[in-house]
Amino acid sequence: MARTKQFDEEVMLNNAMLFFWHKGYNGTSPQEILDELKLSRSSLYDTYGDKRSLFISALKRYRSSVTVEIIEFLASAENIPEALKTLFQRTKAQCFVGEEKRGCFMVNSKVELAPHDEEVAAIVKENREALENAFTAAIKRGQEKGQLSKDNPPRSLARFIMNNLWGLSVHSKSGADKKVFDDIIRITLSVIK
Amino acid sequence: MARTKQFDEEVMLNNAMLFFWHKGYNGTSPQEILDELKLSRSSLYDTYGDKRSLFISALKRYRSSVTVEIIEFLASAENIPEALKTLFQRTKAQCFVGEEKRGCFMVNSKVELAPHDEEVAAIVKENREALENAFTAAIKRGQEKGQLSKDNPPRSLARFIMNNLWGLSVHSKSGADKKVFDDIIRITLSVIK
DNA sequence: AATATAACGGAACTTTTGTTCCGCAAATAT
DNA sequence: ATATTTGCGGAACAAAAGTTCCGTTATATT
Repeated sequence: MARTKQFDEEVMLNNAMLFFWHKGYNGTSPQEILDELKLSRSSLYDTYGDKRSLFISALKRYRSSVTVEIIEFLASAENIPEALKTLFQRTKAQCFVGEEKRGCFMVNSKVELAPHDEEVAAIVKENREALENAFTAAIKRGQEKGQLSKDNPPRSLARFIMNNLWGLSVHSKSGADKKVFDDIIRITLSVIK
Repeated sequence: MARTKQFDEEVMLNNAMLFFWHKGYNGTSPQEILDELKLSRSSLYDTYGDKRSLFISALKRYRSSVTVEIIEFLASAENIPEALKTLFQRTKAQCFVGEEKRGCFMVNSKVELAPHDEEVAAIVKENREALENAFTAAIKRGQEKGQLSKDNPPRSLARFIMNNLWGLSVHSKSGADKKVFDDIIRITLSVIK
């Protein structure tokens, strides 16, 4: 009955996310998105609504892919210290793509927008809580298995871990080299052991 | 010979800094600055140059006031664990002004701009290095005085401390309550003791 | 093959952004 | 008091941002 889209909606949303990740919300113009995605203006507006809607969709997509992946990884981990180490190494790697200091899309977005956009603030908050719960559960299991020290409550440790993961995102924007990351990761992990 | 300015250049720069802190660089228009500072367009452009120059001046001002204050505080501290605790408490307090999730101006700025603006990247990098050196020196003194554990090299600990301070800035944008801050601060400080 | 429906290309338009410019006003130094 | 210089108010403007609209094109269904 009707013409089909000449692009994959999910792929394009992912590309838009990468671009917002790269340049931020206010730093990105519709024209740049069109050029980057090689999409026509009307296709973009018909499919995703206005710029802000597109951004919100991108942020939700991050939540349902990257965040979900971390949560599932933690939920299925047997060796918790090992799993945490892996997450820190991955974060370190993903903070940089080539020479670009990209940090984390969720961190970038909340720093730029959370104080002024209630919807962003809500997504960001839910994301934080979901991650905190996932870390808490994993750390609790690790403590019960005797893999982690019981010096601190699981939830406190979860918050501490997340604080350091997010700190790395900021460090990646600060011109810090990889050795800085290694120092931080080593000391952070030594706390929970 | 000539008319005098009807405003205090430093006070206005400080107000501009607070506004950029509040709304970010790309989120702030010249018009908003004029309204906020109650300044005429020509006064603003004559005094500070264009918007970007004003922003750079604001960032440098932060460097030479807030950062310098921290460095001097660390340099003159006798009781290092106490001094670090004070810095964390201050950071916690300054992350919020009323209900606003303001974070840290340097952190906000680097997350938004460092990857795309070389001058910002340079300021941010120098700021990081200066702070790292100040923390390193203070921690070294603390270790020599027997106030701090020698389990880790001073510079590694300095990086770890800064990572947690910056992490708090991100946490303030995430809808975390004060209890989250307290957990993080308690565990972070327990590492160095 | 015809038809209905949605996608696409791009013109067009409104607002906002970021800046410059000009004429008048005010204060200082003589 | 006057001349000189700088500051100020605001008009004006070019460019970009953000969005809408419309005519054409393609395709899935009948």
